Amino acid sequence: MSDDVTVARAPSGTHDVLAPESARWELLVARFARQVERAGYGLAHTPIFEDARVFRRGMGEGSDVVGKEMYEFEDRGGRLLALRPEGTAPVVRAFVQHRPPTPWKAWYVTPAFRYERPQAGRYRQHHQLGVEVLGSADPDLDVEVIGLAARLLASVGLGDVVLHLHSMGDDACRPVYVEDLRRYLADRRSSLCGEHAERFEANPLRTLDCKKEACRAATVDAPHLLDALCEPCAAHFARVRTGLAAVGVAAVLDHRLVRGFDYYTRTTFEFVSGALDGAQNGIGGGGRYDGLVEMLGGPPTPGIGFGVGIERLLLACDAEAVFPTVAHPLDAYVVDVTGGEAARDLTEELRRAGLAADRAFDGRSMRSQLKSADRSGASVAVIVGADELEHGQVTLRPLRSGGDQRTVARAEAAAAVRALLVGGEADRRPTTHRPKDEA
RNA sequence: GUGGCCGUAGCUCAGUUGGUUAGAGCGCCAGGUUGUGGCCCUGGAGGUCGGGGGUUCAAGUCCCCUCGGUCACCCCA
Repeated sequence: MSDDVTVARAPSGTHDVLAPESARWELLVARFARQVERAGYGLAHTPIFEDARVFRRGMGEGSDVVGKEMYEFEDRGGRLLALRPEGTAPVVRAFVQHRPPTPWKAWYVTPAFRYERPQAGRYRQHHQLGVEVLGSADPDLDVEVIGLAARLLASVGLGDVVLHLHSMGDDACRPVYVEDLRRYLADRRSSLCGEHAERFEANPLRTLDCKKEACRAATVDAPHLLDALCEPCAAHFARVRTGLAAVGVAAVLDHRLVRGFDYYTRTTFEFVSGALDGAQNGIGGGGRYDGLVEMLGGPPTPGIGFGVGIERLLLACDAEAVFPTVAHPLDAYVVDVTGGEAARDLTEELRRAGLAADRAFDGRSMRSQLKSADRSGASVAVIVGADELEHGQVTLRPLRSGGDQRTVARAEAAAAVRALLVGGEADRRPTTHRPKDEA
C-alpha cells in the first residue's frame, strides 16, 4: 500500500461504525439503559484515560493486559497515563474519589483499548456495556448483577449462550487451595504443556484454564476450588446459586473458569456463545472484587460488576440471525425541479412539523430526484414543479404503496403528508422501527 | 510477540503454459421518458493490478523484500 492510501484507513484493530449499523448500537445501548435504570443504576462517565497505576494496581502487574497490552503514554506534564483497557477500574477509582452513599450502582458504555493482534471478535478498540455495584457483599446482589447481564443477552434474542459460574474464594481460602493445586501439579509437571510446565509455579490457576489437551488431561483429577472454599465463601456461593435458580437464570458450574484480572474474589462468571465459531466466543463476564477499592486507596468496600462486549454481542446476534440492523426511514423526500427555493423552505417546514424529511440538491432532473427519493426509503415524495409553484401547491406521491398521487395546497403539505402516514396508505414497510420507539 | 492464508474498479470476483488497448456482475452517473422512482434497454465515469526491486523480448501472472488484510496461537469483551 502506498502511504496516501494507508493513512486513509482506520488504525489496525479499530473500525468505523456507520449507519445503518450504528443505529443498532444506539438501540442496544438504549435498551440496556432502560433495563439498568429501572434497577436503580445511574450512568457513570469517567475519563477515557487514567493514571496508569489505576490499572496496574487493580488488574495486576502480572496480567497480560497490564504487562503487554496497555496503551500507555506520558503526557506533556510527565504523567504516566493509560487508555482504559477495561471498564471496572475507572468506576472504582471514581468511587474512591467521590465516596457516594452505598450501595452505589453505576452503569457505563465505553470504548476499551488493548494492544493485541486483531482477529475475529478481537479489536484494539472495542466497546463494553457494564454495571458496577460498590459497597455491598450481599450475595443477592450477585444474583441481580448476573441477572441484568443475562437479561440483556436475552432481550436481543440470543439463545445459544451458556452462563459459566465459579467462585474464586477469598484471602482466607484461596491461598490454601493454590498451594494444594501447586503440589498436585508439581507431581505431574512432565505431562503439562510446555508453557505451563514452566509457569505453574507462578500462577497454577492458569493451568486449569489451558485449552491444550495435555493440561486438560493432567488436571482432570485436580482438586476443585469450589471444594476448598471457606465456610463464608461457600455460604455466599450457595446463596448465589439458589438465587439464580429462583430468578430463572440457568448456570453451569465451571471449576476451570479463571478470569484474567487479579482483583476477582468469590463469584466469577462468563457468558459464552455457542454460535461463534471463532476462539473469541466469550461475550461478557465479570465477578466480585471485594479487595479492589482498597487496592486503589479506598476503605474496605466490596464490589461486583460485569462487562459485555458490544462487538461480540452483535457478532453473536448475526450468527444467530437475531437483532437485525434497523433502518431510519424518512417520511418525506422533497423533489423540486424549479429554482430550489421551494425545496429549501418546504423541507425545513416539514422538519419543524416533526416529520423526517430530506431533499435532493444540485438541481438534478425530476427522474434523478425521484430515484433518490425512492432509494432514501421515504414514504412520500413531495413534488414541486412549475405548475405547483405557480398555483401554490405541492404534489404528494406515495412511494411505498399503490396509492394515487394528489395535489394539495402548499400550506397543507405537512398535514397531508402526515395523513398519508397515519392512514397507512403510504407507509407499510416491514423492516422499520426506530430506536426512539424502544427507549 | 509467533505462525498459516490472501491483496485486480466503491463491493463481490474472473483473468489460460507469462503475450496486444485488464474484464464481468452489482453499485454509481446520464440518456431512452423537456413533469414522475422501482422493471427494462443504451451509454458513461471509475484501476499507479497494495508498494518497491528483480527475472524476461514481454509480468496482474514467476522470484525477493515490504506494507496491509485475514485467520489461528497467546490473552480477553
